Amino acid sequence: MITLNDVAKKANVSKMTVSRVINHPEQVTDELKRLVFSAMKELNYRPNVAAKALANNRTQIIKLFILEKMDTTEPYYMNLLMGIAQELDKHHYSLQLVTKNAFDIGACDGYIITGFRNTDFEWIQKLEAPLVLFGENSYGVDYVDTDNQLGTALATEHGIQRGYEHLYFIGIDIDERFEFSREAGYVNVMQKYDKVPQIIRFENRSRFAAAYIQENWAEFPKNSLFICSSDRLAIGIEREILRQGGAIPQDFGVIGFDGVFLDQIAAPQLTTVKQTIVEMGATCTNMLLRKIGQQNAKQGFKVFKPELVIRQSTK
Amino acid sequence: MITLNDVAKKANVSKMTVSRVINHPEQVTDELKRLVFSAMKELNYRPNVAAKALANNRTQIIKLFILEKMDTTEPYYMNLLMGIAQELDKHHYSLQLVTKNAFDIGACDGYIITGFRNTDFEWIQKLEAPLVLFGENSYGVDYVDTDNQLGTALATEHGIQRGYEHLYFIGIDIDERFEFSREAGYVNVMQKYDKVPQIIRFENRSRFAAAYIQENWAEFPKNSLFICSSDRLAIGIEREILRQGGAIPQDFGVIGFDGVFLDQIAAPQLTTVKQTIVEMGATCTNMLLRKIGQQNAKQGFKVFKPELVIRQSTK
DNA sequence: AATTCTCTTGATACCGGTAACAGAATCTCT
DNA sequence: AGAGATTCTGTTACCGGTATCAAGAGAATT
Repeated sequence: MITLNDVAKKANVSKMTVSRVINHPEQVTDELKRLVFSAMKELNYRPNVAAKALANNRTQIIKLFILEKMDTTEPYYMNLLMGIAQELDKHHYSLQLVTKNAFDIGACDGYIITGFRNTDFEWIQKLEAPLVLFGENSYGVDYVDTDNQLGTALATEHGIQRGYEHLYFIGIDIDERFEFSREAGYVNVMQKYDKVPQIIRFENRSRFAAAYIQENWAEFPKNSLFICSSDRLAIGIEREILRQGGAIPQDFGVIGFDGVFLDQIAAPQLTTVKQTIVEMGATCTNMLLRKIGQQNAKQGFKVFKPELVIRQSTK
Repeated sequence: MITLNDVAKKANVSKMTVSRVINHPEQVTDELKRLVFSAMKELNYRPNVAAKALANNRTQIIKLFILEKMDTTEPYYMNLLMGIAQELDKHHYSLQLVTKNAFDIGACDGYIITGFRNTDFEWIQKLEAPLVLFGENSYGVDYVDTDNQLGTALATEHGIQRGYEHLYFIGIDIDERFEFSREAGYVNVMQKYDKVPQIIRFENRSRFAAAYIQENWAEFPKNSLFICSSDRLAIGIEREILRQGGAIPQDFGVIGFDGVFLDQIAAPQLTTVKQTIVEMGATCTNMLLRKIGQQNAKQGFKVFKPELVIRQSTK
């Protein structure tokens, strides 16, 4: 293994100089920097993460908490994870995944928490390392999120522009902010056009949404649009409309939310509010690393604008 | 932060003794062990992973390579990851996720590799740390896998027992061992009953499978069963049969493979060959950690028996 | 020209563990 | 009882980095 010392000898400097070239390059003359860099390249030097961690009183570990009651196998999380993991790798950090099952709590340099709910606030405050939430919150904790309200507003506007007359909102029956925001986006646009909002909520399972359509099929006039709070619900709606013989998208439209994986499984392919989750995961990671570098300084929030991807489930 | 030294003082011993209590308890008298343990508990001692790693010339990092050309957002991988991550946490290891995008290659103590193909063998051999494959291989590399052949054999047997006369295999058009094994399981059972195997292959997308059914609908007699190499394909088959007005499960049966997430999305719910991926991930991790502890000694392989979960897509 | 200041580099100690060796205490055996 | 073997515990050095302080060179100030 190549160490700082090896590089230092090769470049005829002290290892302290090499360390400086890496961490405080502005303190070293260009001449030496060049020497050191070429020595590093020649020897293919890789810093020893453990040594660095020890010296800095760090761990180089970030923990990701997935607190949701929801299904952790949702493709959503995998995308988030990819975004986070890739960014961590770049900065020589590694990852520990924590779910409600295993709550060991070894040390770490920071936390990313997703699925945060109000009741979690108390114990989260006790965490000693910097943390960033993935998902909005009203406690002033730094976060990254999608503009949920904008997402459903886009969807609703689009539905109205395309001439759907009856717009229903199919929500997730869960007490979380993202859901309120999505409903609000829908409600606002409905009111703007003097329409009466109609919201129905289910557990996030395609079957429940499908069952609802089946039971109430007679009540849905033609030219209805179902704006859903997840692609998973949208899939159920779509499936049952087809089974009842409804024509998608002419007589009935469906719009999903997420755009991660299920939108591709659906047929006809779903018009959906797409979140760039991988990118958001990366941003979240960067925010956290910056926060670590700045003694836990406040970072504020970053909200991503979702995009309405128009496919075959709306006219 | 509580260190070994703090514990040592509290227990009136040297820190070496504390270290031994943790790593070589057989070398310490019971008397002292008790003292040290109670001191550790009282101070809530947590070992410093970085220091341990540095002293042992380790990293406490395991890398997970996902090499598949296939969609990394498949829920499949998330389950694998959960299994691996939970087990790593228990042993104070952390994780780095490596995909073909980011190939940084910092040091680590071991590798878990999934999506291995024959062409990968060469560079995999050059890896210096112990490795375990997730998925069978013929190079003698340690691995964990599902008994793929058994899985499709179970499915095929079940189909025949339930009286389906025409059994088709819908495979994934990919040059990997798991696919050959799945096809072999089907073929063997077909031959056992003097039936002629019929295999069609597609890229692993529900749409392609659906399109195939649509185009050839006239050719499928009633009482046909479609045994699929993935739930994703099965969903496409199911969807199109329904659209054509076929009766599931009376006239047409569908069996999927994986049992991770999509089987729940399908309607009617899929009969599927279920793999216990979380558990397999945990096993894989343990195999790797044991291998690391035993100077890279050969561990052989562990094959998990899949289970046929019977639901509503077969009679 | 002497003093002070700035800039750059090096020597040292330390982060929190562990292996290897050394020393003390106990046990065995003649 | 004394020599040697056996247990058990402590001392020391080291893993590969980084912060801190000290020292030397050169520039700026008086």
